[in-house]
Amino acid sequence: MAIRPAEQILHKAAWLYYTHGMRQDEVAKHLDISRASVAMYLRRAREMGIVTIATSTELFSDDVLARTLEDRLGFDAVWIVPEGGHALDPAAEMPVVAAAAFQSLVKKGDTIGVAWGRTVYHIADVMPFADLQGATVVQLCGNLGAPYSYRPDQCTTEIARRLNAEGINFYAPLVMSTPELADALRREPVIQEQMARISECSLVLYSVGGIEPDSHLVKCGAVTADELKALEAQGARGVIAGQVIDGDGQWMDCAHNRRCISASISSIRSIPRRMMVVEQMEKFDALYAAIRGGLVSHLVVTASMAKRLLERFDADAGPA
Amino acid sequence: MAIRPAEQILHKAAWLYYTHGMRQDEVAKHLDISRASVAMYLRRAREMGIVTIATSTELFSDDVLARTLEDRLGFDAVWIVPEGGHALDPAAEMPVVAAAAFQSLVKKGDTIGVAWGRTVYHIADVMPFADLQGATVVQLCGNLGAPYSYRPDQCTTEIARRLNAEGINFYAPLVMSTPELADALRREPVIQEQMARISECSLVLYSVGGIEPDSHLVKCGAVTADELKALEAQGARGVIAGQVIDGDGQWMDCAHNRRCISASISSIRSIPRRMMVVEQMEKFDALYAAIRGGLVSHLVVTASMAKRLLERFDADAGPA
DNA sequence: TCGCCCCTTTGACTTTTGTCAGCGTTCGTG
DNA sequence: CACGAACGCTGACAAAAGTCAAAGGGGCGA
Repeated sequence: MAIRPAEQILHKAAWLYYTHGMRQDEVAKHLDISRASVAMYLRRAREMGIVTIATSTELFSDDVLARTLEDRLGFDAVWIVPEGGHALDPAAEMPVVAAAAFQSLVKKGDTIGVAWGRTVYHIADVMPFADLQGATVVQLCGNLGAPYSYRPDQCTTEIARRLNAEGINFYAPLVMSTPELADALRREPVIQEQMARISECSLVLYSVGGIEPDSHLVKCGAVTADELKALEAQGARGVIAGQVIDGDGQWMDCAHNRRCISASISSIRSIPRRMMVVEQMEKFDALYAAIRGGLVSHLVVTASMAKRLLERFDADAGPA
Repeated sequence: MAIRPAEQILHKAAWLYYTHGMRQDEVAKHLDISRASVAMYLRRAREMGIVTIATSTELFSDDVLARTLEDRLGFDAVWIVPEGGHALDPAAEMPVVAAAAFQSLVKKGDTIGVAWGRTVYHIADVMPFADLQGATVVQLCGNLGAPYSYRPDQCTTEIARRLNAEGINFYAPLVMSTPELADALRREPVIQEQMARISECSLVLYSVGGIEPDSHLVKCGAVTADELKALEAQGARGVIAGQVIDGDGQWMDCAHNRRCISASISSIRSIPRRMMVVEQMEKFDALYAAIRGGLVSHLVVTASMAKRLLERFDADAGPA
């Protein structure tokens, strides 16, 4: 756990420069090295998370739409990514906002659950480096056998790496061939341990999957397009950590779910802070189902998605 | 709670510059203002805590002495401020280390107790600005009637200001003229409320006072030098939030303590994280008493103080 | 021991950032 | 309605930081 001697000087340079506000040439003189070396050390210190630069995300959470959503739908916090006007590209901006918002919720010693998907992967990719030694990042669902670009273990590992935290991967396939095999595997001590870790999480970062034929779950080969269609007919509206949920955001007792090795929907629901990030408008129904199911306490969405959520909520609440 | 329009642009500039890594001229073009303005906004954003730059304090906690103290005396974390060599002035460095260490323990929504004294005041003075909206800083002890430079309410207020947190002051004198009056005041709802807030703290930042004749408590007029001498004869070894403690770090049933309006020693003891910062070697006995009394979980001291603590601990533990 | 390779460090150059006096605009006041 | 003060913004200059090719140095295998 001791700092490697090579890193000692990074810490010293960073401390003198950022905390004491010395100039690079003063730091250089102090440490008896050239100023160019100081500049290099400082860059490395930033890259390694020895120095953390965080910007307030108030710009996105302090917005009438965000406040209205919080009040009406009972979220703890909402971040709205603006669209149109001379705003930056919302598709590129959302993972950045999500990463910054996520970091503002995390502290040393936390245990954090992470699911998988394109969205989560994008967030991992822009996650600033931080110094969260003592934190743990836990993978929420089993892995996919087939090589696929957004693997669950990659998301976990990358986020853990960026935070300087410990990453705990889930050493099981996401989908087994039979429910019996899945049951047997769930009883394995290794899997039980993983589930216990998940129940210790104080924060989860995830997205919700849609059930359209070109959805994530189909593309990665976990289910066929036909199977998904059948599930939809049975009431499936979204995908959470590999499992399908119905319109009320409840776990469905279906063939697919019985074969899934993943954090249970109810265990996810009981994690205190549940940050959901949804990029695509196509996932509206899935998101709405997840919200109804109590799976979202912190939300990052586009302005248009936020508006649509509000409209739908009003429509549902109105007649009642 | 909405961002004032004037601050909106600070947030935007900070976001584009620090999170997106744009150059100042790019930010200027984007916001359609001059680059000089961008530079000015960025400075203000840093000063206001919209942007937070934090450096790891591992340099001070990752040290054999620190680790040994943690292991032997059971602290959760120890930071050692180096002395001698080509180190910076330890007297000036300690509050800086303490402030950085403190910030690494704090998160949005925390309730933080703060006591008073020269040390705490120095820490407040170098505390970096941060964006902890939703956090609360609670004053642990009553105020002093006489004007004095390190007033408890000043410490609370200044730390709250720097963190962008809410500051809750303790509207009572520290010492009453009679125990009866103190009792009556303690039963007041306002004071009860304050005590309730203190019991909600998840973190406390304080120092321990010595009982030498020129101690803090005497200088500010709370007790006379003679009274303190008498207390010492009765076993007093240190001062915590205005109250004297004995060599075992326990509250003493003495005239002074019965007249004090302050967080009880036992309520402080049950705060999960208790960060103590001690600058002067003269406070060794007081610190040792506080440690024995379970009042310290996180410690910031000089290398020589750390050595002396270890020696004393070994001496006490050895014969046993 | 020599030579090779790789990583660190440096000096010199370029780019970026900080600063400040002066200008313009706005808002409050007589 | 005119005046003055105050504040914010800008352009130009000075200072600081970033970058890169080349030199230095340490470890390891031959």
